[in-house]
Amino acid sequence: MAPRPRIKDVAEYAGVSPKTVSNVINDYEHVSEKTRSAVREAIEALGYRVNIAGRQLRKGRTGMITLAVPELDVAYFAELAKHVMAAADRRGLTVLLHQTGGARERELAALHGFDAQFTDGTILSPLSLLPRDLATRDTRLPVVLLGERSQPGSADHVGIDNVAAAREATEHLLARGRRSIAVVGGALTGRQGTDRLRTRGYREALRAARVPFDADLVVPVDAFHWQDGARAVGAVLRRDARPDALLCLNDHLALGALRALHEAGLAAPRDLDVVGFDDIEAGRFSVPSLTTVAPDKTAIADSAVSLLLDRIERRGAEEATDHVVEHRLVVRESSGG
Amino acid sequence: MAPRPRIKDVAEYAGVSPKTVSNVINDYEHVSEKTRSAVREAIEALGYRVNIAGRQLRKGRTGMITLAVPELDVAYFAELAKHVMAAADRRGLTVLLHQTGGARERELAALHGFDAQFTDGTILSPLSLLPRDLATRDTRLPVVLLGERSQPGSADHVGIDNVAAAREATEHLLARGRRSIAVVGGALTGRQGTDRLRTRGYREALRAARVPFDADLVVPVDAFHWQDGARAVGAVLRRDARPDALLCLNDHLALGALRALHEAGLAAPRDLDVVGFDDIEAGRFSVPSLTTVAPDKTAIADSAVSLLLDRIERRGAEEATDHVVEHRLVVRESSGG
DNA sequence: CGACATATTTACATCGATGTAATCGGCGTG
DNA sequence: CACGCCGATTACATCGATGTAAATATGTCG
Repeated sequence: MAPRPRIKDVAEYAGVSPKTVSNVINDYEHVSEKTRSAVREAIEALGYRVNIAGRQLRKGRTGMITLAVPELDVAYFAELAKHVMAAADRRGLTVLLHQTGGARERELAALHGFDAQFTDGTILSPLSLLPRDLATRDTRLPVVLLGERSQPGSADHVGIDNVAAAREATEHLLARGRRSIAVVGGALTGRQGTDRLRTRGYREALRAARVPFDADLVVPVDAFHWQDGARAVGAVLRRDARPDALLCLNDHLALGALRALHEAGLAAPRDLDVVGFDDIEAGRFSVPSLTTVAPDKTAIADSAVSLLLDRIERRGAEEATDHVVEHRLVVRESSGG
Repeated sequence: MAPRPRIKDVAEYAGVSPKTVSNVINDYEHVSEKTRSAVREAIEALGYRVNIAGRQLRKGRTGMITLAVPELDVAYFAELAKHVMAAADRRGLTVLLHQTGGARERELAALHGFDAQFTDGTILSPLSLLPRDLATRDTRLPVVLLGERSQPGSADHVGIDNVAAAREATEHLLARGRRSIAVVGGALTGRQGTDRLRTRGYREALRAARVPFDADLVVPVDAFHWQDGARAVGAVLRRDARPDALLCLNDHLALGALRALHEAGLAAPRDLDVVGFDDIEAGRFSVPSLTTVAPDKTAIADSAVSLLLDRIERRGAEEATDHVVEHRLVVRESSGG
């Protein structure tokens, strides 16, 4: 099989120097129309295509960024990935998508490993990363974190105000007269993750409404999948007092909960209210449709890509910034909408 | 800011030649334990990481493959991507994920563009590609197609037997006494895509059961999303004769249809049956849960990666192969399961 | 028509890593 | 003790493209 032609082959075919071919490829202005078309023809005739490795080696940039998320089959991340790719595209960047499975080791690899050295920067949505992992990271590699609030100053960060979001969702339920609200996926201790921030917002809303907090209503889950939501409902229903609302910390949990409620002969919003987070498409079409906290995904993606590009271009070690993106509560059938 | 160290810097630090460092990095066997650890220390001390561009330039391979799918927020593709990444991982490959939006231009770019020349090969799930695009493609770039049956011989291909799958799904509905089965997303003319193959299987089942075919029951859709399924049901219900089953050509359509039926006061399987394709997770938790044709996604991903790797390694222009992967009908509530 | 400015093209070095082949050094053997 | 052998190490060229700076062509003006 014929090897792929190199710039030299094109040069010989067109009767010019390799550098002239390079100039044509890169739209250098001082190339006569005649040579330009001759080179173009040669490229066409030989089926030449730039070898990116050679180019990168010389130019020092790949024009690619890494997006590392826990799991693509979690709809929120798939939708987010779509937006990030679109945002990157607008800026002429290509996205290398990576799944970490939420494992610390793989998140570290996203920060330092193969991809990180290969692409110009990384957008990471961490689950298990520890503060010290960020503190000791190689700051020559530009990074933007999504979702959880990072240690201040360790890296740029983009996310919604999770405490406020959970507070608003809880207020909505309280306003509907709900008083016994379970937090599915909630956490009181452990890492300062999204779950803890949202649980805090929930408690703030309770306190403001003078509704006593009941730790039994915080229902932990293994993961944030449909099945975990279903399982959690099973656990909740076995208790003697049934809650009158479920604040599920993401839509998958909420949808799994809806399914389990249905199996138990209960329905939202008749018997209790259900609210989720993320506004994934499935929640718009579920029966009942799902009330949810909708983060502005477009804005998240846009900010993340901009911040990253800034880091890449001014390699300087500026202060890390913290970008807070809008969110809004979308009230649908599952809580009376 | 200090530039990233090169292999030369490590060599100087360790007091050996650059090539020796390279040998350590690549686990060359004839390196004394002493030098090996000295080099390792130097690498550690300087925070050295291999520059992939340099390596690829020299080795001619990136160890990366491209996976190009229409849209990540279509759950089937997200789930498939997850499996492909896992399969690639097992073989030491990294996946560059690309969204084409189903646009021909971007699918072509996946075959020939930036990624294609950059990675070692491409797995493409085409929607709009024309036969001639494949016929004229640069066969030096290894490609595996997913989903639709390609022109024989043009490229390796992996997929389920769509005709048989649709036939079985239809037989299932017929066996339940359904006689007026609408095909949501079906197509009688146009490209030889998945939709046409599945419609053909549907017709074969009807014919075998001596149920007359009614072209009005083939309901076209703009795209294969939730909303299109909902819209299609709206159109179907405006007719005078209501069908007694919906064969939806993917799960998103089916779930959108379930939602629209609910809004119309109808329910599956009481008033009519609903069946989908793809077995996405949402269908296991919907109300009612969704009967669907489940392709073996693990097998699809595995075959695709193997075939591609074969192509990459034996660059020869062997015959293109056609891999048919298992599928099975999963009967759930929406058709009486 | 010559001097000089401007436009076009080219030679050469270089990015970082690694394959090839040559060199070096230590050890066993006759 | 010289020789041969083999494992360890190194010098050098090379992968493909492009930046730099110099060379060459073209054109303008007095």
